[in-house]
This record gives sequence, structure tokens and C-alpha cells, in this order.
Amino acid sequence: MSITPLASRPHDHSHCVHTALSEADALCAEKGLRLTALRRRVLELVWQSHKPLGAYDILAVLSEEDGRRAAPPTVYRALDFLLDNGLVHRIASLNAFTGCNHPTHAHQGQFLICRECHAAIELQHQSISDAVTNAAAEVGFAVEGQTVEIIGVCSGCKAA
Amino acid sequence: MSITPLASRPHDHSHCVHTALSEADALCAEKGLRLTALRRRVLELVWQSHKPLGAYDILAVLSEEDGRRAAPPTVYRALDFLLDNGLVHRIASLNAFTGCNHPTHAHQGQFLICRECHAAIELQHQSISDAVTNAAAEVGFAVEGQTVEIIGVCSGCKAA
DNA sequence: CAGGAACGGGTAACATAATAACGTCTCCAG
DNA sequence: CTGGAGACGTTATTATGTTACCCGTTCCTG
Repeated sequence: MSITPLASRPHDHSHCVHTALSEADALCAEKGLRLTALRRRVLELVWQSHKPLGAYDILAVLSEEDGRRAAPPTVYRALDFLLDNGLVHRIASLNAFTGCNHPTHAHQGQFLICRECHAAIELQHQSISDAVTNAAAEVGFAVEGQTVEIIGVCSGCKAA
Repeated sequence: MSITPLASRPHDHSHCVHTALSEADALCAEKGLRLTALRRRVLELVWQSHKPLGAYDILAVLSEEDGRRAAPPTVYRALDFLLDNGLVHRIASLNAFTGCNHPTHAHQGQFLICRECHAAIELQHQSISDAVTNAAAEVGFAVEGQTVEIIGVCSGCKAA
């Protein structure tokens, strides 16, 4: 039904980062949004691995490379921008952020989070969304947003 | 397929609280666990409405009624006990806790969270769990726990 | 009936996460 | 060129969660 998500198999990760940044550039150009140096840098950091990154992790990197120490609002504002425009997702159960695989169309992903390697694998499974929507409809609940975060062990870590 | 969850319709709430505490007593007696006064009180507070309660909300109530002010570890230890034994659930997207409807058998609920009245309606919909398990299996991911939290508007608030 | 491990709980301090409020700068439209 | 919106810096504060350490009780064991 679906291809194996990239995050769950070996791959050239620098390609991920490059693609993500290019897509972000294109999307912002198209919508007339300003992907400033800071926002671009934060997006790059979030994409540096498939492990969701905490706001304060980002803060630490920025502080180190800038010399002067950055303050929380700097990072949160950049993250808010990226969230608003679908370039990153927030993982509520981890208080962390991860790059969005499909920024060009609005969606809410589901995430498989590996307890071992901490990678977050984004899914977009219609059957899950449908099951949620149907279950909610049964009790007259109007769905506006879904947080689906599955903890477990990924195939790679199971093998090891 | 399922009956309307209690939390989503009018009901005698004192009955909820009483039932929850009785079930907790029974469950702890059976398992040889100690439902101390503090733990029981925290469980009662969590059950006082169907709105999930933050740890610091509980802390505030305990501090006020005890005169001396309680400290965070007191509340978190009680909550850990209740979580470990399935008496309450944690709502990750709210950083809050809510009473478990079915403490006697292990399970992981799904939650409908009303943006208006803040009530959390616990579901246990097999179709959702199945959809999640199947989607995970497709990529070789072994599910250990599910966080499914749906934000939206409940039937009561839609009517009003 | 010692004596000591296990447990519940208190206190203080700390760590992490997020927001509020205000000021300055830049850049582009008019 | 000017005026206003948006981006970002800075400081402070609030919210949430954890760690380390100590003390008293319980309860089991010898």
C-alpha cells in the first residue's frame, strides 16, 4: 500500500537535507514568504537527522556557532514560522520538532518513534485518519487536528 | 458500534468519582499495592471533572488544603504510581492527566479533546488501534505504545 | 524484640520548555 | 524619503518536569 518511508531505511541523508531546503526555498518563493537565514538554518538543523530535536538543542547549536548566546524566543519564532507553513512538525510526546517530508501540501502526519534510535518516521496513512474520523463522528465530535505518535522499535533496531 | 462515552453526555459526575475510587481500591487490594491517602486524593482530584488536570494544578489544590505547600515530587510520584497502574492517563499534547475509565484491564486509550470545554473523551476503538498496528507492521515497526489525541469540538459544544 | 531494607514522602535546587513585553533595524510601498 | 509591518534581539518570567538528599514508618527477618 505504501512505500517504505525513507527514515526507516539506509539512505544518503545529505540528500534529504538538500531536498528539504530546496523545497522550502521554492515554497516560500511561491507564497511570498521570507525564509530568512535564521529560519533556513533552523530548518537545516531540524533536518540534520531523523531524530526530533528539542528547541533548546537548536538553541545550543545556534549559541555555539554564533558566539553570542541566542535566547529562546529566537528559536521559537523560527519554529513557529516553520510550523505555520508546514515545513516542520511538532512531536507532542517528545516536546521536539522534526522536518516535514511533504511540505507542499497541508497534512497531519502520523509518527512512528523508535525507542532505541529515537528516529521519527512520518507516515500518512489514510486508514488511520479514516479510523479516527469515523470514531469521532460516532460520538458527534468534529475533528480539527490529530496527534498520532506511536512509540516502539523500528525495523533497523530490531535487527540489531 | 460503541456506546456514547460518558464524558460526552450529561451525567451524575459524583458517580464517576465514586466508581473510580472504588475500582482503584479494589484493584490495589487485589494487586497488593498501597493506595495511600495522598495517592487516593490525587486520583480523586484528577477525576473531579473530565477536563485533564496539570500536575501543577493538583499541586495548587494540595498546597491550599494542606496549609503547608506541597512540592512537585510529591505530586509527580503519586501520578507515576497512578500511571504505572493504569489508573490515570497522561495527555501528552496538554501536559495533563485524566482519570482512566477502565483501570482493570491494560489498554491505551484514544482521546477526543474538546477545544471549547476542554473535556477529554476516552475511546478504545479497535479500528484505530488496528489501523495503527497494520501501518506500523508494513514498515517493520513493532508498536509498544500509542499516543492518539484528537483535537476538535465535542457534540455538546457544537450545539451551544 | 532488635535491626535493617524497602517504601512513602518532605525539602531544596535544578533543568527544560515556552511565553511576555519591549526595543531596534530593515526593507519595501507609497 | 518616510512610514509602517515584519523580523529579530534582549530581558524577564512563567510553566513543567527532574534530581539529590534526607527522614520517618513499616514490615520482615533473624
